[in-house]
Amino acid sequence: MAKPALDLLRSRTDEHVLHALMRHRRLTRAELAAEVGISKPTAGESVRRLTERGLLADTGERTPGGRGRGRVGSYYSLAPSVGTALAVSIAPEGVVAEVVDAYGDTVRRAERPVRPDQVASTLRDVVTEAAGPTEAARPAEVAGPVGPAGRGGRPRLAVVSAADPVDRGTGRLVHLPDSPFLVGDLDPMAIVGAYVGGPVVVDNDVNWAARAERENAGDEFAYLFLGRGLGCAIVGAGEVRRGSAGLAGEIAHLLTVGPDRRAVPFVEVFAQLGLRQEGSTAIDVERLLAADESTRQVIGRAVAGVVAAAVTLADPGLIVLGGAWGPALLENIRAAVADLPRPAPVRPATAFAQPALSGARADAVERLRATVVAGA
Amino acid sequence: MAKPALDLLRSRTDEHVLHALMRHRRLTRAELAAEVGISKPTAGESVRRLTERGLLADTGERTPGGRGRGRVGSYYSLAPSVGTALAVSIAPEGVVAEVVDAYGDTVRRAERPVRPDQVASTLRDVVTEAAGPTEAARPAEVAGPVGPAGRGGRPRLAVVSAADPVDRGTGRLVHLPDSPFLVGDLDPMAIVGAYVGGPVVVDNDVNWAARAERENAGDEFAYLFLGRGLGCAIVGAGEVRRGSAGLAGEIAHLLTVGPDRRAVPFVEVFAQLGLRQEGSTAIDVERLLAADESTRQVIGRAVAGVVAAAVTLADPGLIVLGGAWGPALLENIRAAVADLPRPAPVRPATAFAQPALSGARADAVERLRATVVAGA
DNA sequence: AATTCTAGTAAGGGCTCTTGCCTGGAAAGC
DNA sequence: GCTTTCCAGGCAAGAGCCCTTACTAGAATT
Repeated sequence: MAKPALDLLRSRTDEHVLHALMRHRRLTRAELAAEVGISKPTAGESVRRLTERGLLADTGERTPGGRGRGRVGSYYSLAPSVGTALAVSIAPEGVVAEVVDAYGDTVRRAERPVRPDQVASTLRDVVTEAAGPTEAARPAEVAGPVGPAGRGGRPRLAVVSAADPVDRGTGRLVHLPDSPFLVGDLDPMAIVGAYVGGPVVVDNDVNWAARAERENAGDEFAYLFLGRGLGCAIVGAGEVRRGSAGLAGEIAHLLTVGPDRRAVPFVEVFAQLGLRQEGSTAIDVERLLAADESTRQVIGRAVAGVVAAAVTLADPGLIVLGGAWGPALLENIRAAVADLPRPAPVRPATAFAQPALSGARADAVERLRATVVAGA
Repeated sequence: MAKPALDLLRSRTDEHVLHALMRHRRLTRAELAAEVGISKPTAGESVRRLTERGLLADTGERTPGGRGRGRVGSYYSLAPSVGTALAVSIAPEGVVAEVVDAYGDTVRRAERPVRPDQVASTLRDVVTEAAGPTEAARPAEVAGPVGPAGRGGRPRLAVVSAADPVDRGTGRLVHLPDSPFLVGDLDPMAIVGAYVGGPVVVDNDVNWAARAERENAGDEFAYLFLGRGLGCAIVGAGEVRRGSAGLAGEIAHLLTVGPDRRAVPFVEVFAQLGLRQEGSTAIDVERLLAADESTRQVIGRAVAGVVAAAVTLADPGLIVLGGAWGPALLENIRAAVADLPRPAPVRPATAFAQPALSGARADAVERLRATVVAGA
C-alpha cells in the first residue's frame, strides 16, 4: 500500500533513530532530532511509529530539573521486547555463556569448568543458567512478563566460539590432521539452537579473538593464536577472512622451520621439543613457558616460518600475537621475524581476558542490533 | 536548497536509469520505466534531469516500425561526454592499451612488443596511440568536438596491469627478494597519469587475471599464475585480497618441497632444475614444457606445497591454474595436490587470451560506470 | 506573579512518486 | 483509402514524507 520509494526514506529515519538510542540508551524526542539530524516533528513521528511496533517505550523518566528550566521532556529508550542475544565460549578451560542486550551490556552470565567427556552437558547447563530453559522444557511455569531480569524471554540469536576448527557450512567441530582436538566432536548449533529463537553462528575461538583485536589493530593484520592449540586469523578490509569452509588459518600442519632447521609441520616442532601434553595433541603451555632460551629461539624461528607464509600470501601489515604463550615469547618471535626476507611488525594482543568471548560478544551485539533495525 | 532526504530518492532513481542504459545501450522513456520499475512520469523526469546534466542524449533514433504500431518513441542513451577509461597491460611480451566505454566496448586499441630497456617509452607510445597525446602536448591542434572516434577526449581514469609486484601505496613496481623482475623499475602511475583526467590504478597482472576468472570460478578461490613469473591471488567474498601494501600472493619466496624433497623457496626449485632463463630470474617456459615426466612430477609437488600453504591460510574452495605453463601441468599438479592432508579441487583457468588485460578492462569499465553514476 | 526556556504539536509547503487519463501518430486490417 | 488498434509520452490529481514556522504547555528562575 505504501509507496516503495518513500518507504525507503521512512525506514531510513527509523533506523537512524534506533541506532541513536542504541548508542545513548535514552533520549527525548528533541534530543533525537538533534542527534539524528532531523526535525522535531519527524523525530516525533518516528517515535510514534516505532512505539506502535513495540520497539520503543516511554521509560517514564522525565528530564531532570537541573538541566534546563523549560518544560519536562519524556525519555524514550528501546523496548525490553527488542530482546537479547547469547554469546557462548567453549574452551578446554571452561564454558561461558553471556546474555547481552542491544546496548552491549551483559545482563546475565554463567561460567563453569568442563571435563573433556562432558562438554555437551556442561554446555547445556551453562546456557540454561544464563538464558533459561529450552522452549520444550518450560511452557507451563513461565507465563508472566518474562525471565529474571525482565529483559525478554529467549535470546533471539546466538554466537558461539569453540576452541576447535569449525566447518562453516554445518557448524560442527571438525578434526583436521595433526591439529589438537581440544573440545571434541560436538554440534553446538544444534545444542544452543534449542535455547534461542533465531540463528546460531559458530566459529572457532581464534577468529573471534581476532575480531576482538580489530579495534586496536586496524583493518589489515594477522592474528596468531599460540596456546594449547595453534591458530591464525587473517583480517583483511576489517573482516575476518574465513575461506570457503571456514577453515582458513588452521596452521597446525603448515610447513615451517624445525629444531634442526629442517622443514616440518608447525605442530610437529612442539612434538620434537617434547612440549606436547601426555596423550594429547595439545601443547603443554606450562613447560613451554619454563623452557630455556635456546628452545625459545627454536620456537621463535618456527613461528617466524608461519609468519613468512602469512606475509607471502596475505600481506598483513601487522602480526598480532595472542594465546597463552604467544605474547610471552614476543622478543624471540620478533627477532626471528626480523630475519625474514619480508619482515613485519609484531605486537602482542591487547585483549587479554577471554578474547574469544569478547569477539563473540561484540558480534552478538552487532547481529542483535541488525536484527532489531531490520524490523522483526 | 533541496531537501537532503528527497535528494536521496532522486539520485537513486537517476542511478537506476543510468545503470539500465549501461546494460541496454538505448531505451525509450517507457522502456526505462518498465526496466527500472518506476512510473512513466518519474522516468521522464529523470531523463530530463540527466539530459540537462549532459549524461544522457537523445540518439535521434526512433522506435522501428516493426516493433509496435503505436506512437514512435525516442531512444535515449548515454551521452558521449560520459567518456572512456583506459586499460593498460605491461608485460615482457608487450604493452597493450585499450580505450573502453561505459558499455564495456573497446573503442580503440594499440599493442606493441617491448624491449627490456625501453619499457617506459614503449608505454608512452602505446598509450598515445590509443588515447591521444597528453594534455601538455596537444593544446593547439585539437579544439573541435574531440578525438578520433568521437567518444570524448582524454580517458577519465586508467587501470594498469604490470607483470611485477606493485606497491599499492605508491603504484611503483617493486623488486622483492628472489622474485623475477620482468618489467623493471617503472612508475606507471606517473607515466599513464599524464594521459588521463582522473585516477590511475596500478596492480600486478596476477591480481587482474584472477579478477577476470571471477565470473567462472565463484567467490572463493586461489589463482596460481605459473609462467615466466610466479604469482598467486586469493579471492575471498568475490574480491581480490591485496593485503596492506598490495603484495599478497608474491609466492616466489614461499617455502615448498624441492627436487630432493627438502624445503626450498618456490622459485629455487626451478633454479635447481635448471629451468631459469640465462642471466635472469625468470623461468624458461619453453624448456619447462619440454621437460620429462619426472621433472614434471617434481614441479607438481612444488606447486602442491604452495597450494598447501594457500589452503591452510586462506581455505579457498578451488585452485585455478593460469599462466603459460600452469594449465599444461594440470595432471601433475592435481596428483600432487590430491596427496596433501587437505586436498582441494584444481582447475585450469578459463580466460586464456591476455587474462590480465581482461581483468584490468573489466575493472576499468566498472570504475568508469561508478564515476558516471557518482555524478561528475 | 512575571519571565524565560524547552518539549511537543499543528499547519503549511516542497518534493518525489504513483495512478489514471488524454493525445498524437504509425501500423494493421477492412 | 478509411477505420481501428496500439503505444509513447505528457498532463492532472493525489498521497506520502520531511521540513520550516508558529504555537501551546508547563516548569524553573527571577
